[in-house]
Amino acid sequence: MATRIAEKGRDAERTAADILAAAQHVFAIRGYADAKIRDITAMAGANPALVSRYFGGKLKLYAAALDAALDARLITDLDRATFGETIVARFVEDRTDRVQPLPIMMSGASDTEAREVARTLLHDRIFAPLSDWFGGEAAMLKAARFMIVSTGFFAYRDQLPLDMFGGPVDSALREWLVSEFQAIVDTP
Amino acid sequence: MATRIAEKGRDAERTAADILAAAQHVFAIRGYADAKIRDITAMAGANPALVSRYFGGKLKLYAAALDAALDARLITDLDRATFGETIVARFVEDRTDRVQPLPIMMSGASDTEAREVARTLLHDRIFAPLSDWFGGEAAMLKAARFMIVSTGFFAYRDQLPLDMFGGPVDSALREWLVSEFQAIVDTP
DNA sequence: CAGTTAAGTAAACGACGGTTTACTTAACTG
DNA sequence: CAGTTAAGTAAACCGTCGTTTACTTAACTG
Repeated sequence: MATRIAEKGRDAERTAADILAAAQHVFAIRGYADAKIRDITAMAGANPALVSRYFGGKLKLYAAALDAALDARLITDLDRATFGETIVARFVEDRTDRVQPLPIMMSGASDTEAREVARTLLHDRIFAPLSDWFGGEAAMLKAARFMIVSTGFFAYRDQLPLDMFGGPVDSALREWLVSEFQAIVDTP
Repeated sequence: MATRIAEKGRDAERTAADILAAAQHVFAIRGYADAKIRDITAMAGANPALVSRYFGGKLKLYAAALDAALDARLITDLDRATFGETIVARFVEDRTDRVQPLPIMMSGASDTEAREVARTLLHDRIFAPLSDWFGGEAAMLKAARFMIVSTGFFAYRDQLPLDMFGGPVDSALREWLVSEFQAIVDTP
């Protein structure tokens, strides 16, 4: 959760990073509109005014949070033989503080301006590169399949939690997800 | 769109129905938080104050809109042999004014109170009955699979539109959806 | 240590939007 | 047609929340 460990001296860079990390969490589970600046900064142990100072406002903070979640790792280190397993491991067993980009994207749907930010980044940073990586005739369809399944999964894990998604993901569900993602790359 | 056809006399029932229909559309595509009472009533050709009078406020209007979208037709008329085709036909070729319940549900994720309303109705009116209908050992998993794919599809069709989802759904995507839903019932 | 600068804060501001209120008007009733 | 009631409206109200401002305080510099 990137909670402040010890009392820190005055460090703008560190404070901005704390705010960004808190923003990722709050945006991801509460939605853009319901994510209050005061909540985010409280979680980061910072002052609300600093959002405007360091990021230029809520919308820019959202864009920064999304951008940071979209690190370059998405496509690299992907192997076609173990695609499904790799993806699912990243989705459900990532024990780092990393916040998944897709829930943050969906969260932007609750605001007209944030939606445009999300749409653009979604296309440029996930859909297009993924489509390129799949390649071939059905590349776009494969990318769409990936997005549909991933987004549906996160929707019920993070946003509208259903009982069976809580805690450690049910093993049968996990198995299905693996085969589902693997089937995408295995499709001719 | 349930647009007012002709000038109507004063008819509270009709006005309430118009507001409800407009609410379904606006909630579905804009999200609960971004759906303004003034927008909804403008679309219905009604006065904003009537939402409080007829429905008891925005949250209650949301609950009513969701409830109305969840008609009883969900499970009835489903045949295991043609499950996939039937579902997809309902999702993408429904030319009635009917608004799909799932986008309205997802829309509730952008507000703390609306989320609870959505979660409860989602479970009681879709997940549980569907799980019952599937039956057997893996009933819950099957219901989860159905929800994941449906929700992902609507997310990109209605909320964060990607290029390939716009207009008439791409035929390859449609075909995949059919096989995906059919595979759920065909799984032992 | 005095002086300067950057970091951080508290409080106020202002817009937005759901709701309430006081009022107007259409429809019905006898 | 007079009188009553329900439907509808315009405007004001008020809480919330992002943002701005004026201020305080910590850290560094010579």
